[in-house]
Amino acid sequence: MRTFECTLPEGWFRLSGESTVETRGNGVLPVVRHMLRLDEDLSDFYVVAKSDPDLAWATRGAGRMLRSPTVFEDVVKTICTTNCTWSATVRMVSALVEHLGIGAFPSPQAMAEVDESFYRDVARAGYRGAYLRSLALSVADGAIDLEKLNDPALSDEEVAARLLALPGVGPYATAHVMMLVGHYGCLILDSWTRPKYARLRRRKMVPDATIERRFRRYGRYAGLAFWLYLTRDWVEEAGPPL
DNA sequence: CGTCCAGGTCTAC
DNA sequence: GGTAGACCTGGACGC
Repeated sequence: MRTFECTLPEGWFRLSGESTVETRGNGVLPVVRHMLRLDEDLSDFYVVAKSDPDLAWATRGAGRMLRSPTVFEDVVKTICTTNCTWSATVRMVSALVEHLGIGAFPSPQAMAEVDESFYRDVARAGYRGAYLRSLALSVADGAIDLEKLNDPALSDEEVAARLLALPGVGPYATAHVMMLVGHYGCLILDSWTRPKYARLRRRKMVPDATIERRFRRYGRYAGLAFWLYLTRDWVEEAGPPL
């Protein structure tokens, strides 16, 4: 029987390969609920999407960004997407899980306990190693509490500032993680989203300002609208094939 | 085999 | 405050 384990803000849970569940604390359901964002109220977004032919399909219930059990995990994974191919991201994250996790994503403590050589020689994270280790150390010793970023009371500016202050987290990573912690105002503009948007519009390229203008009507959901526009073809029945 | 660059970020002007 | 250059890695190219 394989066991999957993951540290959580509320405690911990354990899932077996046979789907039997052992829990302590609040149990596994709140975690799944959290990951699937089941409590999110997107009705304000749907009001605008309903009148947008390109996004009306989303009002069926799309828009719940899947997140990791912890913000820490999402930040680490996001750093591992920067300036490299997706296969490299998978390689780095897999190494963290395989060598530092117990069949699951490692805790900040586990990531803080290994030295630079692990990140360099095993995870092959390159210059990101210093960022990851520094982040893990700060979270492990309590200097940084990333889980507080899920607090809906925080303003966009506050969340953005805290993320930008993290090692290895710049504008792209900030916009990405903000989406995952429920702040949908910023568009994720990067080397994947820009060309993809241009392709969907059947243009060679589209200036950022033009993209921003197109989703301006969505206000605090502009980033979510942009993301759904780009990933429509990920939802089989919804979109026209490219 | 060398160059480029991928879901960028940081530092130094 | 805006902008080049450097930066690990490794897969995809051109020669």
